[in-house]
Amino acid sequence: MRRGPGRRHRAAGYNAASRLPPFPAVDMQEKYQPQDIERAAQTHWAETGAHRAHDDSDKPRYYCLSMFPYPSGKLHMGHVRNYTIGDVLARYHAMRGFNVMQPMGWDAFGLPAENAAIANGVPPAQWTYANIDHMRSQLKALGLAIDWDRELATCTPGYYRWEQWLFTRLFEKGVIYKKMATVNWDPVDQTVLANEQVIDGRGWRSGALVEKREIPMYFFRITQYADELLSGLDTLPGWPERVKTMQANWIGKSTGVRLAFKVPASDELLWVFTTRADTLMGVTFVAVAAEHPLATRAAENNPALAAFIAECKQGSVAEADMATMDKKGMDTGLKVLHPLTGEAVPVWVGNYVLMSYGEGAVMAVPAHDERDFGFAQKYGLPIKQVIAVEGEAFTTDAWAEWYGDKQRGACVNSGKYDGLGYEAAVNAIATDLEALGLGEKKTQFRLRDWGISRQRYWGCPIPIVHCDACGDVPVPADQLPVVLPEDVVPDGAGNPLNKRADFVNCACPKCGQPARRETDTMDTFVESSWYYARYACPDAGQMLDARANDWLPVDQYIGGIEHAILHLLYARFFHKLMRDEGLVASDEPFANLLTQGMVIAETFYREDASGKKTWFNPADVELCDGVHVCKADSQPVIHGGTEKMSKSKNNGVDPQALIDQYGADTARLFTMFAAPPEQSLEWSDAGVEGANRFLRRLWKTTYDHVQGGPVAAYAGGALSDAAKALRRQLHQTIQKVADDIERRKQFNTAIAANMELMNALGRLDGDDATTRAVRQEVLEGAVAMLAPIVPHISEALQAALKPGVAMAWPAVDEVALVQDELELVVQVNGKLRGQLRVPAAADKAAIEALALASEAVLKHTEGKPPKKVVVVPGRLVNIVV
RNA sequence: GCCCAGGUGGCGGAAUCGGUAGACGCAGCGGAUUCAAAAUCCGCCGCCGCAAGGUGUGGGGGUUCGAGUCCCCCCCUGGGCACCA
Repeated sequence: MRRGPGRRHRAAGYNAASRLPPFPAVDMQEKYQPQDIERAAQTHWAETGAHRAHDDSDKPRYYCLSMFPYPSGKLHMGHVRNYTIGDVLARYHAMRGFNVMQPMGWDAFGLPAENAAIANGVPPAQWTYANIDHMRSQLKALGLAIDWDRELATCTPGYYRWEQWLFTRLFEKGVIYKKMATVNWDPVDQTVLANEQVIDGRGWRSGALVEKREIPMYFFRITQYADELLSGLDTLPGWPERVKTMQANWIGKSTGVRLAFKVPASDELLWVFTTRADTLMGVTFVAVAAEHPLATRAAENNPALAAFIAECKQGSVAEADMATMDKKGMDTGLKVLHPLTGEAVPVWVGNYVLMSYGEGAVMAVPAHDERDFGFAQKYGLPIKQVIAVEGEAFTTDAWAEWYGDKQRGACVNSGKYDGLGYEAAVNAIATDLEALGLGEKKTQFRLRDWGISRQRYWGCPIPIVHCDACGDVPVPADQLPVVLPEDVVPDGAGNPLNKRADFVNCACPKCGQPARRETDTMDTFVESSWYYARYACPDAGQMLDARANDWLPVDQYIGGIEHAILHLLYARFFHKLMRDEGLVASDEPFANLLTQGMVIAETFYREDASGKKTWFNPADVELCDGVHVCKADSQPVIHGGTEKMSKSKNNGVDPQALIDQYGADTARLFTMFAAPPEQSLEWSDAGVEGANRFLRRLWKTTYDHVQGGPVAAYAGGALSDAAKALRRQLHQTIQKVADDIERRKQFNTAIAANMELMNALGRLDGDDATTRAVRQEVLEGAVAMLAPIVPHISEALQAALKPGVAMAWPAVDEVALVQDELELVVQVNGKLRGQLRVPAAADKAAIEALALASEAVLKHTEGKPPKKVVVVPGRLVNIVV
């Protein structure tokens, strides 16, 4: 675990008394009544400030952060899962003596508020604040150990003013710049659409065919940090490998060659980037994006080409759409000259070539690139083999895997480069190109700069003023924040801020002349890129103060795997921006990351004539004679697959009914028991009964025990074999549960181990003092081990078992763990044939002898001598005959 | 299309470093208790087989004394793909 300088101890092994004040002792009722217990416990925590994080404390710190929610209206099971995972870790560390900070806030800007406004005519601000109030009360009902004093909402000027302040600093520094970018344009609604709002190439409300349109936008120069974002992944051992892999692939560092084709009868050069310069002699055409200047020029007196280019500009800008559409192209009639051979090469326009990636042009080598191969086949373009692999035959009829294999091949049909392998060929060709001034080796990233301008109302205003004389002028710090008016109701036709004269009209901060305020707002990923730091100092009169460094980096960050790339990459990038501004001292924001698997649920919809879909909540759908129908009107609905719970697909399952019926502890226990955190979970409430049953049994067992009068936990003395075995199980369980929570982050097995422990306790008979002392020890241990998961009932049970004593994590008694005998498995030829009890101290030879003499072995070897005997200490013996 | 995960009984899942597959729980079945039911308690519960035993972790192949776990190929499901958050 990475630590700031000298401020913290290692998490493992640190075991001090809990900071939680004891719950007042009350008369224990026979029946488990979660509502009363939970209300009392939550009141007690609030009154004693039990979950407050202390900025000045000698204890080691533990900053436990769950990704803050978008206030969509009500909690769904994905939230419950996410926040319970964080709460288990927070409470566990509090029990182990850490000064824990677990804050909560609201990712409050975003598209759904505007959609709700369009649907209901309610201003996004009003809708958002009402949702926050409701969801806050739901979170409180879950009994999370949150320090509510640090709560923040990103849509408040007190928060976003600092984002605007940093924006102006970065703009002046050149980290933020302006350029043209492509967006989805709805020609009917006259508005920019999010990718989510484009369905099958049409606008979600108008049904109009979407067009690509170029507009000016502000960009963060994230590519300047590409190398550091990549190498920084190696400094994050506490991150899941899969997330690091995804980020590395996203950044996509590749080394290749940037090279140019000459445009005849001009000084112009057509640049391309390729990682396969070794195949340069196999180029049979060049493909450029529809927006490429060369294409534009060729279309000037070529109506067919102009029409094709117009067609390319239809459809969404989403990469998934670009990559799955039919590959189409058209000859421009232009030729460019091959940099090495001088041969004329035709230039095509391809709808799959992206202007925003690389040079907006690619060299095509159909023989050795699968996409080019398909394209050449379709349009009858030549395919020229320039790589050969021994023993493999090349044919232009069908693509074969090896055509694109750069490891095995060598150049052919490539003149002086024949016989060279991949690396040698790339080097030789790059050297020759360099000598001609037509190319050089280059490192390229797949990562593109981060465009943050949004043509939307409900977001953080971009603090720029447009002045005819002075250009784009950042708003000076003393004029911040640029406050977003909150009494606006968007209507779906463009950004309503454009119509607000009181917002738009202003004076230029530089020359004082009338000027126009920028009406674009920022991508909401900007707010979520630094909130984790603001929690440390939510009341600071600046963006961040020294407290941010005391708490950062976050010790444990928890959130859905769907954020593996975008949010987590942007937050890492923003942290480095803040570091370079002197606001934070660390390089990375999150030391340890737990990526929660999605809670998924079925989706159901109906489609109207225009193709518009209406989504139905699974709770309102039932299965009738094998057909899914809406309960309200008994008419069929279409099953849309199983997807992550979301507002847009209306498949969120509200936990409220669960909490009302069984209490928060049952909801928490059930959610943690259903599956390990990292695994995706298809929602079903089958089994809730079982979780509740376990809590009732735990309650009843404790009740029966305390009725016998107070007794101290076992501290020594002679024990029956049964009591000794139970104590061994208790202390094994303590070890296991600590490991499950701390290292494995797998709570379902921690719960199962406690269930087994309680089952074993139920089998221990006797009412003598020693037996009761062991029972007390086991109950104290189980209650403490379960406390992070089911905190309310644990508080009440602890108060009954040990009145007036604060809960602490139980210590492992090493002596109780010692075993005299072990049971081994006996296999013959790898098949299980019996068990064998051996002294714990027996060596391999002794075990082998015992095994060979055992009945099971004699029976299954049929007297044949063993060829080989494998002894795995503590595990098994395998006899091979 | 590309990148990343996952697939184990009727169901959720366990098996942590290649070593007893199915812990724990749900559902189901049988029994106790009850006038009856709920609740509770006890027992059974992968598949085939009377049994001995065989077989079994999405499908196919491989490595190994031994594979759910490692390697190769394929299928299916989920997440992401830069304006959902």
